[in-house]
Amino acid sequence: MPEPSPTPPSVWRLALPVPLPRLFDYRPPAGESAGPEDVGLRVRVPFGTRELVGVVADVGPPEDPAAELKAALERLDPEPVLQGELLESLRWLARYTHAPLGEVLTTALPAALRRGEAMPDTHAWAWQLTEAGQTARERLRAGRPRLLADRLQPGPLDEDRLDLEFEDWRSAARALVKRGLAERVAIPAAAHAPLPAAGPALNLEQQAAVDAVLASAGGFAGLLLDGVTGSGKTEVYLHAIADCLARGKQALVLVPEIGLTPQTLARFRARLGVPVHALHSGLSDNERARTWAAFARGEARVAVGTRSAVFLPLPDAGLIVVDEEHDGSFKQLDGIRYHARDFALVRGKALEVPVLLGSATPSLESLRNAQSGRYEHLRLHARAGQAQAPRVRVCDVRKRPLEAGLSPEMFAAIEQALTADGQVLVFKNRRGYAPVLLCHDCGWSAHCPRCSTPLQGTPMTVHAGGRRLQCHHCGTRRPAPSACPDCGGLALQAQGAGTERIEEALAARFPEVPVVRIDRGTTQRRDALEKLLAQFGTQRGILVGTQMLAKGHDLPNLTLVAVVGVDEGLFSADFRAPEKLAQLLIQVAGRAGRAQRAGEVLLQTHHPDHPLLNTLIAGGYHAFAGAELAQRDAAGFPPFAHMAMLRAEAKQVEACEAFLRMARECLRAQGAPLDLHGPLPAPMPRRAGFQRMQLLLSAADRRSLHGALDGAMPAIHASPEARKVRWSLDVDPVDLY
DNA sequence: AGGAGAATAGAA
DNA sequence: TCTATTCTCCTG
Repeated sequence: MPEPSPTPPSVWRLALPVPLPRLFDYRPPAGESAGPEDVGLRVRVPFGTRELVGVVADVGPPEDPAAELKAALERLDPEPVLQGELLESLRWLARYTHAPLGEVLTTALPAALRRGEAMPDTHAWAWQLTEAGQTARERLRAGRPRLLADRLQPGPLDEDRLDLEFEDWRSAARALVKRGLAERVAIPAAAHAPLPAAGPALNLEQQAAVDAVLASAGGFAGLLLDGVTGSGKTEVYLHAIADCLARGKQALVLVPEIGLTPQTLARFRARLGVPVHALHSGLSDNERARTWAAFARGEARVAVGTRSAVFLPLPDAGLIVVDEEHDGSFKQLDGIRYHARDFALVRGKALEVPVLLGSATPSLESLRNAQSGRYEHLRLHARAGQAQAPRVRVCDVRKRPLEAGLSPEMFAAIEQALTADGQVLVFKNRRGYAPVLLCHDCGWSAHCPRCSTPLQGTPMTVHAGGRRLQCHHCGTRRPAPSACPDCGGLALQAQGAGTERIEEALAARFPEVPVVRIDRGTTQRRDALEKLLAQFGTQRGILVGTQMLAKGHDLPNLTLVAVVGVDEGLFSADFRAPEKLAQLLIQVAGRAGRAQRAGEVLLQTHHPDHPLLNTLIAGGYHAFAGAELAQRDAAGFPPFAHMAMLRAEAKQVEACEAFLRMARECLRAQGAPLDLHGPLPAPMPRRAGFQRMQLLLSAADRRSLHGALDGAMPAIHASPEARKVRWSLDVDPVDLY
């Protein structure tokens, strides 16, 4: 009778930041033992020839009892950094995206913690007068430093309080510090008692929406706050958050990348009366880690952040808000391809808190969920104040002479608006000077040498007033030729019209008013947009811009929105293009007539009878959405089907094709009812010297899709074909390329 | 992924 | 023949 083998001591099963779909077993460092309380702990380990920081995903007997395990080098945390709901939700995310847990956890942790740095201190900062400052204060001459010194005289003030009470106090503080009169001191991050300021009274619909959120407090609920531009969605958020704070709970607000403006933050701060933590790409690694730690410790109460803020730990969660929930920037397009809105709902469910999704143009996915009763549908119909919905007019430009892409009717409407002392927004759905450089003699046009194939050319766009060519796909830049490379002719012309060309033409035509162009080129730096808009003010003038002008920013004197380039969005291979165009048109139209002046929207198109435009204009966004949902249903597209995209890129197409064919067979072998499209060349088949192909998977129900992926992924990961390509899987792709 | 050792192709 | 670059394998 064999002796019962002694149970081997428990080991750490680590999630490591490597693209391998497995965990790695390690012994704890000498003298330590592994216990279940270690799950979520960061540890430093030797891995091959290098060192990595991993997270304990599991503790238990080694997978292979015979294997000689390496010992971890160092335990990095006294307490696990990932625990409870967040860790469980991240496990779910790894399963859902079919990504290795190690990569998911790495994505979720702030960079400083990912590198193995200690959890930072989270004390708050306050300012106080030094002893010298106490005595010298009365002798200071009148001025801002004196005002600040007076304000600090009764005792130290924390920085958030100063932000609220003393505009631009930092420069005054610097002046005091220079003379040794004031100093910055660390104070414990006490739970600030909220000091909410009163806001405007809510109308009936807003109140009903707030009541619905409050009624769900304490349990999960999905709520779609569907309110036209200017209907006061933010007020609903603020009331719901204030209630959440009053109950001693934390609130998380997710906003799209361009939605996180200083004004938004200031409004939240002033109204809620507690520190509001902003999380966006402009923060340093240390600031990010500090905010993360402050939430993990339950010290911080309110966060407003972009996509990655969805990974904040929320031990005392009370509410999650997703503003502009339809916005594409919530979807991460590389690495772990998660959707922050969808993950917010998963977390809300796990945390048992309501999730409030707000939009004037809800995604068709969310509308469908509202219709099916999965979400509570809260509507706000009324525009705040006396603001009226703008009139929308379609302008047929077929056979009309165009100048910089603008028709005579457009110029006339602009002139009329300016004459009436209004402001005009000319909105173009594209950036750059002009799509292509064309030879008027022989027809040659400039194409990107890196991205083009003999069959499909990628035009380079003209920039810098015609002096430079740039490829928008790979970023290649080159000087524009002065003569045609083919025929030597000098008749090179910029074709089509981007915002620069439009700006030029408008400036020439209306020299007496300011013409301000706003696009990525003119707003590279942070808050450049704010500055430009502030300069523009309320005087009559013309704004020319792209996407970034579509939302936010009140322009009370804006009376005309002229939209150019509608046609580019009207016909597209991507089934989501109509939805995106409709959302964009509604958002941009929402810019007009936010104040008492009636606004007008002019859509210039070669397709004045297009059903999308007609439904949208006659019935508004919801009529469009109804029609579009019916089409999606008929065509078997999301939200009536579930998709995943497997993409591959390599120097040789053959490698891509071999990989995707292998993957297709693996998936097919799972026997699930699955539509497999491809391998097909990606819509942009060459990019920066790489060949790209894709395989689209689609299933009527989610379970078939995930079942097939679960079964096939190990083989796909392990296949020899996979090592010859760079590949990625995107579950619920937003763009089909 | 990323690092190391093996295999292979170009320059002397 | 020797070195530069690509290929293949492995990570506990």
